[in-house]
Amino acid sequence: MTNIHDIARLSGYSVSTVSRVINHQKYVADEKRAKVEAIMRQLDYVPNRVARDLSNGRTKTVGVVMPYANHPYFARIIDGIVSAAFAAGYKITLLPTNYDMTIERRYLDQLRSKAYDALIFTSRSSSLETLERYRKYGQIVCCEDPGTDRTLAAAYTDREASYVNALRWAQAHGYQKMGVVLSRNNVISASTRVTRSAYQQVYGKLASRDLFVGAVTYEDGYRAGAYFASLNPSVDAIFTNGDDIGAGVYQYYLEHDLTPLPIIGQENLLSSRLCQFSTIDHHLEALGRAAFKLATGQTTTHELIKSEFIRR
Amino acid sequence: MTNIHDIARLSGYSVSTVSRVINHQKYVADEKRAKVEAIMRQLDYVPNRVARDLSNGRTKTVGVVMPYANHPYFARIIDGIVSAAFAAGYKITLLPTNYDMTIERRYLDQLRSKAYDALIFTSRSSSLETLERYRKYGQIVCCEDPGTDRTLAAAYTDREASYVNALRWAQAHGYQKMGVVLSRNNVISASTRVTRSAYQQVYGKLASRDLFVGAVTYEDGYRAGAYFASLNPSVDAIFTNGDDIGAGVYQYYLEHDLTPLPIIGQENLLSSRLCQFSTIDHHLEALGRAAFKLATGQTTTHELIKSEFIRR
DNA sequence: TTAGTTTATGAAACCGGTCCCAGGTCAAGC
DNA sequence: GCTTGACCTGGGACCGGTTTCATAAACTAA
Repeated sequence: MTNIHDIARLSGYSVSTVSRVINHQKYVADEKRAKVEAIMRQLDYVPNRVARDLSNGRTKTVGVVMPYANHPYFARIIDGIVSAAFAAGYKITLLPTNYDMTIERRYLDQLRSKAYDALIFTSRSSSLETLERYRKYGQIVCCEDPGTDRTLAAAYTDREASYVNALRWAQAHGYQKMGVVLSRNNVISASTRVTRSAYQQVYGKLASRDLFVGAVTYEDGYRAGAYFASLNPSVDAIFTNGDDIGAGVYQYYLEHDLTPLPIIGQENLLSSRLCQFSTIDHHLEALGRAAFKLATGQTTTHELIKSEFIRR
Repeated sequence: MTNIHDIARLSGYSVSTVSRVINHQKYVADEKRAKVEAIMRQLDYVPNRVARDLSNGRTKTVGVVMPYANHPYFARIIDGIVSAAFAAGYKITLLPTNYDMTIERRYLDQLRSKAYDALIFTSRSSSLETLERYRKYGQIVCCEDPGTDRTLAAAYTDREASYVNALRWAQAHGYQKMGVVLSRNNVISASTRVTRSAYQQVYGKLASRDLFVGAVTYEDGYRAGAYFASLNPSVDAIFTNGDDIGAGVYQYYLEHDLTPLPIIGQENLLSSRLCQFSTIDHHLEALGRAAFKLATGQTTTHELIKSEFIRR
């Protein structure tokens, strides 16, 4: 493989001069520039990316930490990140964790080893303290509100406000007993915390019988539907943590000849449109773009994305 | 930032010895190994990834070329690739093209610059000849059948057979006039070519009035539905290039109080389940995993993934 | 005419690792 | 006693670039 020294030798000029030509710097005589460029073309030469990254001390690569890639929630954020990265000439590396803290730690160590300039956590299992401890090795962005006493960069939606807004809307429409579906009943999960808090504000304390935990997929939603259908007295509407899950609830009622309850979903996916229920669109692409800008220091340390309640 | 030389100096041993400790090689005295490890821990040292990659001449990174990330077709393939890559200790970089050949070329040049060990084309705009020309700079995998005279590595599904199978099934069920929805009427698009060929085998020549071109999203499918509903005499079933598009067709008929036609979709997404139409599952995760294995030379040069017809 | 600036160039240090090779010790086998 | 091979160690070339610095010519302004 031909390298910069070959070009230098064959052109008769120094490595420095060749480097200047490569990087389009000034202070190179026109004739020399032309000759060097000719030889590079002739030898089919392309500068080695890794060597440049080593010398520059940065890779123009941002790692994106997520549990898995095939979930619409993460896919949409990733899409936003990727398009912003493309526009900025950055590369995006996907870092799946399957919610395993050990694996998250591995990626933090890769940040330490300069494999990435920054990390974006679209979800996390590690504590915010842990993330902050790695902050000195590169920018770290999380996709949730880290609270006021935290120093991490963050891009997040106005989840709590949007939940309260949607729940108040339901309440105003006469739905007094709201069931809730959550993914994980985990303190670290921002979504869980925020849902509980919003519910509290509108309906008061969330009774555990009105709560179904462990829903990530459509099938989980279907099981949630079975659960709520079995309740007596029943809830009269259901707040879910995702449209596909809401569609599962809906479908259970439909297939068992029950009148489907009003559902509030999230993410404005096709499923909520097909099943005709309301949803909260968190504008995840915008969230991803904002997160990327934070990662590369193009923005300040916090970015709030407005979400949108879509009534159906 | 502390480097291997600092560790060598502080431990009193040579860089070679430290390197051996880092890489868990033998031929290091136990006491020295222990001391070096202690010092590395004490100084919070992690070897620089980029320097290692440069020295090793490979990055353990595979680039995945795709038009965009937020489409279920690509998202599923990517998911398969990412999980296989994770298992093999490789990193995946996403390379969006928006179907732009110029941008594809840029990624091929990044392969040339050793930024990636291999490239996977989940879709392409460049010709196979172009890809083959870059083959000498690293492994290149495409996700379609390249034909017998091509040398490219490829992972693909038995598209044509599965299409023929699905169409025959429809024919046997009495549907004699099949409408078709395609994304792009482009010679380079394998899916277009194969759909036409399968149609030909079962129904004979595809009349242009029975074809709707330009469908990628649900909305496009909705427009396709409007088109087919306006036809007189009408088609009696519709073959679509994706479940979400099929759902659009279905929804158009539903919203206009027409009896929805039988639809054949693709990818076995939630939408085909919700709308209750048949679909061809191409097992895209498996396709992605196979593509990754080809990219890292764990498999031979071709891999055929069996698809599955799901009758509803 | 002289001092100061801009332009042009190459040598060499540097980024932070890997690894080949030469040199040395030590115990087993003949 | 001598050869052989396994074990251990460090020097230094190498991967392929960027960048600082010293040097010098050409040009500008006073």
